[in-house]
This record gives sequence, C-alpha cells and structure tokens, in this order.
Amino acid sequence: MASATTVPTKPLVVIVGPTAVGKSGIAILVAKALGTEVLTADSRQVYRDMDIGTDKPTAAERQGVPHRLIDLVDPDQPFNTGAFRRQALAEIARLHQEGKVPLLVGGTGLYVRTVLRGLWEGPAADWEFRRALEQEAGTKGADWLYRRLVQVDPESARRLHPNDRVKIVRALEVHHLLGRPLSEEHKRHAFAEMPFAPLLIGLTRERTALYRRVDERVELELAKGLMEETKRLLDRGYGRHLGSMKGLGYKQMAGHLAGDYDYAEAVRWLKRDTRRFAKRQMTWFRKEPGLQWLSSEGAESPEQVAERIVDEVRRFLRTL
RNA sequence: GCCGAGGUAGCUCAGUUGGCAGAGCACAGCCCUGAAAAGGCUGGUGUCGACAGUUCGAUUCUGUCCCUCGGCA
Repeated sequence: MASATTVPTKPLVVIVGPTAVGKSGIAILVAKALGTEVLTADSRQVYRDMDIGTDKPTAAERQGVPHRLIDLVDPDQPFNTGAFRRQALAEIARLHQEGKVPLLVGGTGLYVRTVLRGLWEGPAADWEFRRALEQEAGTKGADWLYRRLVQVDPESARRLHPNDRVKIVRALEVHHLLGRPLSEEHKRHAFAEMPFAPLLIGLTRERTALYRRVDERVELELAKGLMEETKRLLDRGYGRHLGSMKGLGYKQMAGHLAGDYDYAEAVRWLKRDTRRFAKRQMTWFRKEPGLQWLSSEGAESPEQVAERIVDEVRRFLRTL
C-alpha cells in the first residue's frame, strides 16, 4: 500500500458513468487506440450466463479487445467488493508489467472506489450470522436490530437510518466478528489509500437524453430475449432470493413470470428502476474526487468521444 | 340541442358536514467501506375550470358560462 507521502506513478485510467450512457462502446474504442484491454467494474457482469440483462458486449462488439473481470462466478456463488478488488489489482499489476495502461470501465461506484482508494480489510459477509440475526429480529421486532447497534456501535447507529437493515446488519456483524465497532475501522481507513496515479473520466449526458437511452436499452434487451434468459436461469434453479437475480431486468422479469404482475407492468417498472439507478449512480460519481466530466451530445459519435478521451489520456501520461 | 358524469400537483385520483388542500406514480436532491444494478433517507403553493352571488371566510353552497367524456336526438 502506498502511503500518502509517496506519489504514485503507476497510471490507471478510469471511465465511469451512469448506465446506458454508452461506456462500453467507447471503452472498446479507447482500449483499441491505447493498445490495452478493458477491465470492467460492474457488479452484475461478474456473473456467468447473465448476458442480456447485464448488457455484456458480445464477442463481435468487443472487436478483439480482451475484457477482464467479467464472467467470474456462477449466479449462485457469493461475490463481493473485496473479491472484485483483489482480482482487479491483479489484472492492473499484470498490465503494468506488460507495459500497458490499465483501463477500468464501469458503473459500480463502490468497486471503482475500492480500486482507486483502497478497502478496509475487514471480514467478508458471514451469511450464517446474518440469517440468525434476521431470525431474531423477526421475533423481537423490527427495531431490535437498530437498538442493538445503538448499544454496540453508537457511532454507526448515528450514521445509519433505523430502516437501513442491510447496513445495520453489516455493522452488527463486524462487531460480532471483531469485537470492535465498524465505525472506528472505517474512520481509520477513510479511503485514504492511493496505489495509482489515476485519470478519472465521468461520461454523462443531458438527463432527458439519458433517460431516453435507458428506455431504448430496456426495449433492446427485451428484444434480445431478456425474458428467455431469465426463464433459463430460473429453470436452472437460480431463485429470486439470490443477489444476482435481484439485479435490474431479472428481478422484474422473474416477478412477472411468478405471476406478481403483468408484462406491461414489468417493463414499466424495469424502465423506472433503471432510470432511478442511473440517477443514483450520478449522485455517487459526483462526489468522487478528481473526476472530470465529459458530457457527450446526441450528435457526437462514440468515435469522437473516444478520441477526446484518448487525447486526454496521452496528455495525462506525459505528466507522469 | 337535451340528459348524465366530470373538470383539484406533470399523470391518475381522494378530500374538505364552508376554516391557510392530500395520496400513489412521475420527477428532484441525498446517504453509502465485502449484498452496492443491493439497501436506505428527504422533498407537494397547486389561479382546487372561469366569472358573479351568499358568507366573517368559498376549492366546498347557489347561479351563469367554458371545456372533456358518455348516452339520446
């Protein structure tokens, strides 16, 4: 780990942005121009056999550019930020060794952040413990978890809303496993690592144009067979409770297939939820330090955007 | 033309026995350290169709008019 006083010199180019902004296509062009590969930072594309719903580029679309960090696990295998980061660091190290500029591209803000600024090396999820906690919460009332957190880690309790079950459970889990409050560990870590010299580019578009692209992309995924893909996954025993099946697209299609709502509603909700997701991504990336935004207009071709990025990268590499 | 129903938030509608109007959705802002496409928080001034009347006070009652949707001609 590089300390704050040594200036990192190993370059890392990162392209982030909301879903449907056009990252994948542009990234392939940039990677080609730079003679490198694409490292995908996407928490959904890590799952094998989930292709249409996660909008993985096809072999033809990849144009011979190798893509890494996708298809890492089966849909029922646990995956998490830490696993992603370890594999990402390994790929980055390899590319540096080969004299290539690593290019990290994706929309999962947390994954990108842990590569750029580190991750507190705490214990991974203990699903057994979580299940037991949830069960106890079932009998002792909904606010029992929160009250317990107030006792054990008041700082975390102050930062979390009583309704935020997922994060309350994680804080309790860490305290249970380590005997120390999560809030202290996070405060100490503070995302202060800086292993690379980063160039951080955020792709964006005008909001209504972005939302139009979201709707179009949903329609395209449906036309490509999102429903059939979902059915295939369910038939293979990947149930709705799995984290991978809670992703956009699969969640709505599975709900419809189970008879919860009709097809038109499933599509409407998928579009809505994807728009909301894009909005949340924008909120996340907005506060990523050092990020420079690159807004592309509707008329601008992916080639033109890629060219602007490549120019930026060349300028950046000269400064190292 | 007549009869009926209705005109309230961007949309669908609720409501006020007359007292500064409220839900869902849409949308906007935000939080986030091994589930992160997950999970969570916050945000509602809108000529209550127009004009006049009654009233301390009208979106609510009365009258006239305008518009929309049905039905009958």
